[in-house]
Amino acid sequence: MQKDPITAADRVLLEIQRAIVAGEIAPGSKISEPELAKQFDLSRAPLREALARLERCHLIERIPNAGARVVKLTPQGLISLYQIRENLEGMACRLAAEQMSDADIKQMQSLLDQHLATQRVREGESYYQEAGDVDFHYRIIQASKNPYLINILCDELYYLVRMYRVQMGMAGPRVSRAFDEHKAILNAIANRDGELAELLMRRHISASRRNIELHLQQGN
Amino acid sequence: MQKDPITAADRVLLEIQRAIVAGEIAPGSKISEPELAKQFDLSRAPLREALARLERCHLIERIPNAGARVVKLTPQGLISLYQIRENLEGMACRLAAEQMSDADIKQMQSLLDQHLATQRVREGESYYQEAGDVDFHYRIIQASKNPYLINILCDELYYLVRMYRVQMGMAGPRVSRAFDEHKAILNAIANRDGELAELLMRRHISASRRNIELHLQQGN
DNA sequence: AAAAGTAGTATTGTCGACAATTCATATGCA
DNA sequence: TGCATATGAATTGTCGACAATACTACTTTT
Repeated sequence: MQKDPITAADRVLLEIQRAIVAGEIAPGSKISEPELAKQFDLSRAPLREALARLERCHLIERIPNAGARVVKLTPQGLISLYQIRENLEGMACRLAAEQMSDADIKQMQSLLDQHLATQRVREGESYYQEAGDVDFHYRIIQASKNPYLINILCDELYYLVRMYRVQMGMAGPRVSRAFDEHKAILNAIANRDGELAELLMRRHISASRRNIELHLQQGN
Repeated sequence: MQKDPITAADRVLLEIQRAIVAGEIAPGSKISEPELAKQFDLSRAPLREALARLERCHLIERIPNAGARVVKLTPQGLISLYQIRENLEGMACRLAAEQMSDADIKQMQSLLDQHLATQRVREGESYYQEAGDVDFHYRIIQASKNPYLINILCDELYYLVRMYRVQMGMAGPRVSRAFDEHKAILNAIANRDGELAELLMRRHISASRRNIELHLQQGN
């Protein structure tokens, strides 16, 4: 049983991550190490450690001797991000269909039932669906059992995905459809049909991308 | 025109990277910060920066308050790594077929001719072919124009790939076959057949993986 | 003798200050 | 006026030392 020591750098990392994803720190704005250090009441050493990890999950961009800036969301970047997700999460689905135990699948099905119960009339209530969606994708990825895949998707790309969603206010009629798609994907996995599971996941993410692109054209 | 300032952390990073990939630091061995700092004659601050980046490309594994260890190569890890490569480099190939300019393609063809001339009798001389192979894959990935894809493959996974190759002494009859496969892939790209290019790249990497797995069973 | 506890040592995490570099402003020149 | 240069302020990179945690070896107890 190994402990899980939480260091000062961890705390400030989580806080800044949350703030950037939520858009509380303006995209493109400069990150001042002395200022943040004073704000969180700690030295620059743990802060720099946190910044290194923020760069790792693409929330900031650093230039040697010049400083760090909060990442700027662009339509181009969104497309690049979802291209990767289509491939890797599709792959995760295929692996999950091979790797998941029957017990895991059952647990997952009850998770979806739980989602259905939570979003009561299956309308609006975008936030819960978002959390549920993230949870669903997280579990599929974890079930792939591929450590590099898990690291890339969960540790490096997912914060960006959430940032896009939050700042573009993803909502509307897609939430209930997404739920149905989740159910279809899980069915394919339950039938051990990795090929179909991969295909469905790719379509699911593709649909999600088109939905956000639509918002982009209209809103901004 | 922006300069490219090389910091002390950069230098030590490159040196340790090389040493780990070359196997000069034993896999699984502990990394001592004070020792390395003394060895490279610098403070622990830039060294820790370097360690953070080493963790990023999966060459070391860190545990809070416990220290860092050089990554240990395992057959399982190799499989996981090549699964990802199959998917992502296949994707890179498809994108490259869409994105590369005619000039880039011509330049790439001359690069392959150059490889053919360098490895004179197309036998042995594994190192050159390795360097050429790395170069070929690098260029395809860069041509995809997807920044996240480029980051994942070139900055985070490729050091591990090289580490596996070096420490398992990849060589033998595959070198000339690999060259032919490179040529076929580039042909598909030149014909703007992204689908075929992706398929060929996936097979190319799959064959490479099986080749290494063979070495694993025999040698160790 | 084996296991648990404990003191000592070594390593990592953090701090405050200094050096090197960059950015902003102002100044000089064409 | 416009551009280039130079000066100053601010920021990042680096350093050495201290505090907190983990590892080691020894003692103690059953």
